[in-house]
Amino acid sequence: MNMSPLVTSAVMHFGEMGNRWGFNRTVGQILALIVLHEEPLSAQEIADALSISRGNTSMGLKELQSWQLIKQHHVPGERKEFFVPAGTIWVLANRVFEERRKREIDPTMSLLRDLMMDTPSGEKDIAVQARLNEIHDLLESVTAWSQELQNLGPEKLDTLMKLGAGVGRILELKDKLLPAKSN
Amino acid sequence: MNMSPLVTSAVMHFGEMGNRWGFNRTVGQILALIVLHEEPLSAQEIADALSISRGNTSMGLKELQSWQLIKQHHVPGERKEFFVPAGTIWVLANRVFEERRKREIDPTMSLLRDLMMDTPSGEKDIAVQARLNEIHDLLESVTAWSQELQNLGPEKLDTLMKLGAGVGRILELKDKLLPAKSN
DNA sequence: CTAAACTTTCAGAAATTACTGAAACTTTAG
DNA sequence: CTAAAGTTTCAGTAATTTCTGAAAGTTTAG
Repeated sequence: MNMSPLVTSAVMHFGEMGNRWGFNRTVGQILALIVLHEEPLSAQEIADALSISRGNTSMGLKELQSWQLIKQHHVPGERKEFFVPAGTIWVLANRVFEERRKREIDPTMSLLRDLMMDTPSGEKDIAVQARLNEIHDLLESVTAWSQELQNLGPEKLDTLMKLGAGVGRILELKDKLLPAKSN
Repeated sequence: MNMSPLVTSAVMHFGEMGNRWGFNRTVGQILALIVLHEEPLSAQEIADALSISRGNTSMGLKELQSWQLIKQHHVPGERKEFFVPAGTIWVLANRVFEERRKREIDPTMSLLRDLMMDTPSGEKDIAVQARLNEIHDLLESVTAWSQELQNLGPEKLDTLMKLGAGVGRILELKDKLLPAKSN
């Protein structure tokens, strides 16, 4: 399995970006390869194409499965396992978002809640707790919003996008049009 | 400058989360300390409070300034520099978002654009380019959206939030109410 | 200009994270 | 059951990232 120059460029880039996206180089490369290669790939083919050890490949595949970005694909006559993307690009992007939220936001929200319950040990701590509360609320808003967008799906997101700077306007409009609605 | 247990917990946590958020432990700790401590802090005070070397502190402060998360604050009679947050929590959150976009999305968008211009070296590359295009468009949507939200400001974001699952509905409503509007 | 107060830089050390490859494990065909 | 085909684990090594502290640099008071 030799990669075309096009695929090689993309795979290398996703590898370099890997750590910024929450996984390591190898994992990024494997993901790119599986997504761009339409045929299902075996672990051995992946290891060969990327010139990485079989063990590392196994680790990478395991991690990608834990992120639910790839899934196994059983080919009838074959003994070995093959791998394919777990869904459309949109689905994959959502999974990455969600997984990162779990790792980057949720633990902090949880801690902030705990700290806000603690008895402040002095004057200053009251101000500190107010700040912590502010951070908590902001994270909560952002989280809720990203989930909202995920539920919309790609087409509606696109429509909404085309509103451009009009979102604020729609918002005002809504206040006038639906004054009685509670949600 | 000794930190209360409350502040210590928060600072330690932000340190641990640091690498997930795009900077290292020390940088995370320094940021938390500056944000939670209402009085301006000197580099030496920060180094002492966190028990880190003066050099490391200097690096960290430099990086936080490059992210525009803190700014220098000159105290009249004093010779040394003090540091304070560069704005409200909302402003800081936006800066982090934007900086991460620059590091995590922009380079990929740029590469994808380039690869889509390349002459495909075979049948399969045409399909690959279609995929790359799909990824590009998705990233573009998400980027544009996050910028949109940043422009809204925290209060409107909150109002929008309260719509909850109603955003989709408003969208439909808008189609009926503003059919002639082009944007 | 000089000295004191303070900051930054950077080479090397320490800590962390990723990768290899051999051994252990699992599954299935016969 | 056994052997073959395949996968996973993990101890040790390699690569990368972060931190320290001493030396070099900068600024200002006098």
